[in-house]
Amino acid sequence: MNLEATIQSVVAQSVKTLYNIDIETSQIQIQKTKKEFEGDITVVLFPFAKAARKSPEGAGAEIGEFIVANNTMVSKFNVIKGFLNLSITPSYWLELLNSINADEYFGVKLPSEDADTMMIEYSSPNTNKPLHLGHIRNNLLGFSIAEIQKANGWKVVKTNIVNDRGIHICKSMLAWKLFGNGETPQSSGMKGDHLVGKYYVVFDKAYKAEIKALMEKGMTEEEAKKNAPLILEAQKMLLAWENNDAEVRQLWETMNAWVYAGFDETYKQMGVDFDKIYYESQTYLTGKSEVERGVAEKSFYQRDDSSVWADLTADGLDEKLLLRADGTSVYMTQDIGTAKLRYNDFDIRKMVYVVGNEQNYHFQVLSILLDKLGYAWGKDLVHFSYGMVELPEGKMKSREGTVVDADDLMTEMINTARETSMELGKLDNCAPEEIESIARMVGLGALKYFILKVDPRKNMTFNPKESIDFNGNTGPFIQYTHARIKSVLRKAAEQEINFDAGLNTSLVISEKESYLIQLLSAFPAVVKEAGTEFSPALIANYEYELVKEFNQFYHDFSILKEEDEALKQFRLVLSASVAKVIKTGMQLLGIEVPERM
RNA sequence: GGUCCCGUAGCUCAGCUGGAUAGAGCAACGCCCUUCUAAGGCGUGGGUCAUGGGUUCGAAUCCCGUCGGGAUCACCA
Repeated sequence: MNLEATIQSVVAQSVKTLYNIDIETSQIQIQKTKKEFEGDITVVLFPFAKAARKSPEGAGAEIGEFIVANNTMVSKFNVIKGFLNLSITPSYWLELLNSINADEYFGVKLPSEDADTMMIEYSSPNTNKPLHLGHIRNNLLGFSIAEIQKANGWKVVKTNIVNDRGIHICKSMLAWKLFGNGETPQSSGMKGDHLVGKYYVVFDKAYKAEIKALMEKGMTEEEAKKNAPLILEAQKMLLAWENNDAEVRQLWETMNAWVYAGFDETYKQMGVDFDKIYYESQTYLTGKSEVERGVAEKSFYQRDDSSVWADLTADGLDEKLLLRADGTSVYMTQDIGTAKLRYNDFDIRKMVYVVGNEQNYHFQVLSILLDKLGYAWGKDLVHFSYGMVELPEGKMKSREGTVVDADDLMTEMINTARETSMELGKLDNCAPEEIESIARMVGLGALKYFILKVDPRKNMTFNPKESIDFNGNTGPFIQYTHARIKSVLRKAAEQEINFDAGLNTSLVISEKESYLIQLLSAFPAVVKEAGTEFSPALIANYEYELVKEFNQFYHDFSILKEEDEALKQFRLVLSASVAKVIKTGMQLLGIEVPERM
């Protein structure tokens, strides 16, 4: 039982004995005592002072006295306004620290065979262009959520649905065919995804020029968009693809292979991975047949032009297209097929889609459609919706060239980390490989932490300059603290100080120290809450608070020069425990922590 | 127009299952490297928590209205 629950039940019993009132233990409000008051933990008295027909101060004094007299873990108390501040005995804190120190997997549940399976879909790229800043937020959130759910005892399957077919790919293919002169990643030296992306832009430019020309001839913009030769050609290509045209399929496979090689590099650099990848080219047919089943069962209906629709007006939504008049499938059709395959492949208890908030409506509809098709799990799907990433100048717009490329950004972060280390002379005695590895951990740590510390629901502003700042509430600050603790522990080992035996619980410790232990002991609860809330930000902000607190402590004490052996041991154990929690927490965010930096 | 999300310091963000004087970082200014890593610590200034009501002993937090910003309501994915 953790400290909070223990105090709750102690207070409930006191109130029962003193006033003969029954209170739900969960109704007793407990909080950490604010720094400006004496004590460790605070009970809010208002709720039951009234029931006891006492003033909050009077009830607080009586309860405080009773607890101190009857419970050995509380040494003293004070009452200020309606708050009862309790001081916990050092021996309790020391026992707590001993147990944290002894638990190698503190805060994390180990996987068990009979755990339920949660599938988490994230990334979900289109194969017509490279990954950008928006994908980075997606990938980092998806990976971190997977780690957090594992730590909460779920069996997690990370999955990616690659959008490898559709009109967007055909645009790149067509442009390459018309203007590419046989260019390949090998011949151009470009990363495959960047090369294909280049032709997507080429298409867009040429298409725009055609639209402009047609409008000058008197067409409306809408007509021009529909009748430009390039778009007609691309649509023809999509149809040819669906009809298994050998040449189109061949080109499609070649260009997608380039893109996958490029994506693999990006994912590897980012440190994310997947257990199972689905391709829409392999799932859309299932989607089609599911939609046809829906028509047969009268869940959906077919119009005169033979397009298929779902009528969702009963659910307060509009009508939704599921198959075009030419029989080709749309985004929604594919997601239906993918969902079916996934549930066939895995025993999924919970399905989570990490997809941007611009698709809130899509997932609302998907949930209803799956339900209409008779899938019990349709209603329960979770759309983990996150906000857009904006730049200080505004939104990213590919047309205006303000898209931040994922590969470029990661390289820049790593370079900056390396330069900063060099300037500070931090890594003067390190081998080149070690410098590289640390620069990578720190640069990517800065990027990941910068993005994950923000509440996912909110749109966030990404300032490239600020993200590279390594001061303040940043990943490197946390990594740095870890590295310094490790340095102290290395030196302790050199001096052959053994501090693993467990602590003498009669030590006297300061309030700052007991506060640190209290923070540490809160870690499992934070992990649990991050799991139910799907919130990496919760972990990130906890880590910062812990590290900030520890840094003040670190500044005040010279651990290895402490003469009192017992105190030295205690501070080493405390430091080691902080380092362990830092590391575990950062792992849940997908951030590596270096041993030195 | 309908639906959903957001609005906290000059900037970027915490805090939101209601609790004590609303917190960090950046930016500005002033201190601290003969002291285990200064990517650090300490200090000063900076706020009508968009706004108006309501509920409550108590509201940044819950409810309603208003204003401002964003998303979506596609035979794009």
